[in-house]
Amino acid sequence: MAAQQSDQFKKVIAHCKEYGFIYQSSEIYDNLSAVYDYGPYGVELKNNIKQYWWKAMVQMHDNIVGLDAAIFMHPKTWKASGHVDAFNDPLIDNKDSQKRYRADVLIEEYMEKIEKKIDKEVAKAGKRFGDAFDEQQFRETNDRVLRNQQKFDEARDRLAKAMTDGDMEELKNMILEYEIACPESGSRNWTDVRQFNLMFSTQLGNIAGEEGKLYLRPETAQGIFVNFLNVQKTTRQKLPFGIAQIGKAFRNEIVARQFIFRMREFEQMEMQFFVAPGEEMKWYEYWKEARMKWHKALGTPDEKLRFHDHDNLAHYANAAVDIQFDFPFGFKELEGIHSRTDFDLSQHQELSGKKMQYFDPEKQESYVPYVVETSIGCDRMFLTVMSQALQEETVPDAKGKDSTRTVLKIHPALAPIKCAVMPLLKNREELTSKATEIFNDLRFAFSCQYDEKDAIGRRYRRQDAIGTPYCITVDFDTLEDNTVTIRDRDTLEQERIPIDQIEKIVREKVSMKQLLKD
RNA sequence: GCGGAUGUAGCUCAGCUGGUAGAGCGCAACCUUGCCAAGGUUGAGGUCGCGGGUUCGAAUCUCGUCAUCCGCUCCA
Repeated sequence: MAAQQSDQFKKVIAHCKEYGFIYQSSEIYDNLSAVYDYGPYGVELKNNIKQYWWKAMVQMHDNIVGLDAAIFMHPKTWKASGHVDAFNDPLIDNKDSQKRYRADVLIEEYMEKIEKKIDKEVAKAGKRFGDAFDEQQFRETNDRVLRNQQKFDEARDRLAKAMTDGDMEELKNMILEYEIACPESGSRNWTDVRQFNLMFSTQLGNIAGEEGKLYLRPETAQGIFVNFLNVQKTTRQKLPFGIAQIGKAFRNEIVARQFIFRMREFEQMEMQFFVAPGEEMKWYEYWKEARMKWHKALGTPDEKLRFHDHDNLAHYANAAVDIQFDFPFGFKELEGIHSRTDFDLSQHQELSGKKMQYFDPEKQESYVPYVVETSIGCDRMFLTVMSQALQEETVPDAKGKDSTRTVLKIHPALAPIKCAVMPLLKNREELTSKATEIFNDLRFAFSCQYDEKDAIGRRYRRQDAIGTPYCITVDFDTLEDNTVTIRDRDTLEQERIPIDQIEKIVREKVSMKQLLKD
């Protein structure tokens, strides 16, 4: 991370706080770790981001519909989705290197080593015996191979049992018995194995116990999957079709940092697209392109965005790609596009005993659809917008000298405040009353602000700092000919326009239409 | 969670070896001001992150705790 980029990140965080975009949660109680509140301008910007997504995904597609599922779901949901198992990481620390590892991964690596030993032995024997070599027979009879194979099998069985039983002590014992050393320090000075469950739990009813245990959803997708048939039937959708949802999700991250990039409570904007088996890769490619286009429409330069293929796929996916953004701390995942196969629906079908199938009228058969998912972090999108928007410029001041201008160059369609109305001077009643009149009319159309305090230049700069794209100024000419000046945030240029044209002109400039048109 | 650094006004910080808090900017009111962070006057704001301990006395020393930042791990 370059020092300059790090500076930019600090500036973004400070700006968010100072101008009412984002505050840390529970600040008066010394904050709650990795939880943030959106302030007055933050909530406007976030709502606009959500609206842009919803418009693009739901309202502009005939075959995508919306959903708002509850945060609480039946506990079996998370068994089916694999989160109960996959989100339980047994972790162990090496006291000397102070590195943290997943205990099960350490044991798996140990097993791999044994496997390699066996393969080496077999390869060696193969060379020795030449064409007459019978690998099967060698593996079944060679002493050294058999001994290693036995070790391997034992480790595999013990690991499997310990993982299903959640037996942390056994994992620790295995690491000690197998004399597994820290890859970094070579030391065998380990802490105990501790379980970290990434799901938050609470209980249903007021009696604590396993039966009533509920989880706060770690992803919004499952609310869509369990409602798949409800939505399909009530909206008479045919494959392919999608269900979109914006909502909160919760993960008890071990380390949650980097401002709103990784939070314990966060908001996802997800769309699950249901397709016929065999067509998933076609749609996977389609959504890859469509989602990238959505990002670029905001004016994000090409070099700030890239695709990044997943090296190891999650338990539910057969293809997965990230859209990464060049955050001030480097390229990081902003959105994921996953081909989730029929994993989720099949799992739910199995655990619930209810059919999760679609009857295809053309093929005259029923099947479990495949799913292609697009999933974007709303808060990360917010950070994306903020971190490119915040700029410092050198512009001439009233005396023609250089001064620094802090400006948020947010796309007008996303800007929290679309337009500010201000009288040139505040001690002239004829100016303030005219400006107030214009403001009171415009506020019906957009989020507007009225400001008469301080010098006009300062007021412009204040609007720059919160990203307001247009400022309307009422001056003495206004009283003569009913025109005002409209100032552009980015070019600083002013244009004279008639009062009755303000709404039309601003509306056009802040519309999402330009973002969504081809 | 582990290791390191940090925590004083809304913000950025000063406060030396312990003697009970300041600056700049910002904010509020009034005056002034004919277009890009102008000027003047007045004013509000801090039990120095929180809780113990040492001391006649702690923002300053010590322990604990909470939080933030930087590394390790994970992910939207």
